Amino acid sequence: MTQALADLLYPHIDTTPEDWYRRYPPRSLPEGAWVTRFAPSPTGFVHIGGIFTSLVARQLAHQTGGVFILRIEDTDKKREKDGSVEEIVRNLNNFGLTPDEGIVQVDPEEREVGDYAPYTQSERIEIYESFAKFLVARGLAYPAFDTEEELERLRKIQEAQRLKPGYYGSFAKWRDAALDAVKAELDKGSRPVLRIRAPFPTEERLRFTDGIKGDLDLPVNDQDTVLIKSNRIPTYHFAVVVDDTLMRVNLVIRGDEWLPSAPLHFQLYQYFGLTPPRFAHVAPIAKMDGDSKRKLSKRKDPEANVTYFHEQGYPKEAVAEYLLNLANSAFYEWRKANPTAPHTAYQVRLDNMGVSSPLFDLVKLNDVSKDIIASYSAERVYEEGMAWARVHNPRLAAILERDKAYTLRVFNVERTGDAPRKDIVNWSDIERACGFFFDDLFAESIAANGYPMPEKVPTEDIGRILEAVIAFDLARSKEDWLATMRDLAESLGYARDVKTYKKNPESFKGHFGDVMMVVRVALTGKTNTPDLYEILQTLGAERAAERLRAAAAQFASA
RNA sequence: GGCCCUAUCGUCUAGCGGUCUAGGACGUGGCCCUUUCAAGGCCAAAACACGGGUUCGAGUCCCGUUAGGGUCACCA
Repeated sequence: MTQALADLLYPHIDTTPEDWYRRYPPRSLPEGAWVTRFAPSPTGFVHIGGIFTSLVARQLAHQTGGVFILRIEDTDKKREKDGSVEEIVRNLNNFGLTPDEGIVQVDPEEREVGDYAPYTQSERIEIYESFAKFLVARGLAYPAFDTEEELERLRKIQEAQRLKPGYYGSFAKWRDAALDAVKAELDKGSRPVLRIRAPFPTEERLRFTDGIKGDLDLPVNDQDTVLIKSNRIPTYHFAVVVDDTLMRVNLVIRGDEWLPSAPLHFQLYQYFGLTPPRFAHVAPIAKMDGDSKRKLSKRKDPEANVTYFHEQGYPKEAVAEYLLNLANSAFYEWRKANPTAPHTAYQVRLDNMGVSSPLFDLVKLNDVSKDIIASYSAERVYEEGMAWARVHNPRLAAILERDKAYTLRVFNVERTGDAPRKDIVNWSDIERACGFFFDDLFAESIAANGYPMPEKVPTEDIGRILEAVIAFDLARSKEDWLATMRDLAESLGYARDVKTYKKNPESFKGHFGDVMMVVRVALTGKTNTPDLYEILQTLGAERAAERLRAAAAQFASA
């Protein structure tokens, strides 16, 4: 009877799961190797959570000698967007998460790699139907012809009677339909969905240990969930079990929104007589929305989309290290102990991952990013900064490119030595941090904001201070310059140093720092900048003098 | 509403019955250093949701309350 139904539904299928198990044999990998995957659907948007789970999944695979796969779950044709797959691949590559297997490249020539192909679900229909036929033949799945309206009506009834919604037990109209009834519908041209035959009622529990959440105790699935839609495309639940099995994935790392459907997945493994893989359900990254916490939303939160980080110009290491920090707080300790090791050398531990949603913290990301950029050479800052600026700030790119040697000198200011300056947050921050070195940007800033001179320094002092700097020969040493400036400060009635000033604040107009601030503002238009002597050297005598004169003129006339 | 998960400084967390007068990081404040801004050093404020148990002893185990979160589609 059930075999007849199977043949009726899938007359064209003559393969069995066994055939596919042979076609996709177990992998020969070292003991304890994890085979993991990222399996997004191509909806035109890569969520930061996807990068987070991929990072963990890839790291875990690599540190055990396993494989990280990218599989495309395009089972919802309605939501699919053109170019999404390329977008996913590109983003993965951008964050250094290139898969070992599956869809690995945008280039169509070398797009797909691996012996477990195809890696796109819409190309695997025959496989799913073999597995479907297997279930039908054993009475573990059945066709159902309910229309959308009928299902809607069912929902209403259940709601009114305060019953659990769904297709189950006596509500499952097609559960035990006669073969003739199925045939009749088929002859009418109706296309059925395939539903799993779940036990109902059942008090049974499913117990398993999640890699992150620990011991779990869930009710066994009693819903006759749709396995294959009427358009012959499987639902996620069915496809994921079949694919993970055939691709020999042994560690499923996914968002914890899947936890409630895990019992259905376990049920499928059981129906196929398979040992389920290990699961690890990751809590989603959240943010505060008013008083409540919620998952980062693609509609409301720009930072939910990974392209945001790219557009802002965060180096990929910065995002990766921030996420690694979120995954394992011990990463910080490791980083301190191994300041120069690549983050990929860190051994991620699943059982150290948090079980509840962490809040996304941009301030912390910025801190991580500043550290990372501070560790780069001027050349690297130039290259990566230029790569970003060419796309996102062409005007800045043109300015930086105009005199590469000069730009490199700019990026090298306070970059050498034990404590490199940490002032660039990301590539889009270059303009704010270093813009004043470039005449166009400097002129703009002065035009817009003027000179934010310290108020305690009178105008007549400003002229004298600036003249002294113009007169100073830049070939002389930093010590000479500081000594000269100190003498000047003193002669104008300012304390030689902060200490002297603090001892006797009333007897000075201010201290050396205030005098230097005048120079800083004249030279840069800003109150916070790197070392002044280095700035003078970088700008060069001519350009520096020009700026100092312009400022002096401004305050002389005032 | 049913089911499930979670609950330590503002944030990320360490903690797996005594070593917790609860540790670290980011952030915040102060001091030192300093030509400025960073960095760095030192210091400070800052948390075990609540109520019951169990125990000689509970942040750690159990129960409840409360509060968050997730999920209940022919979407993933």
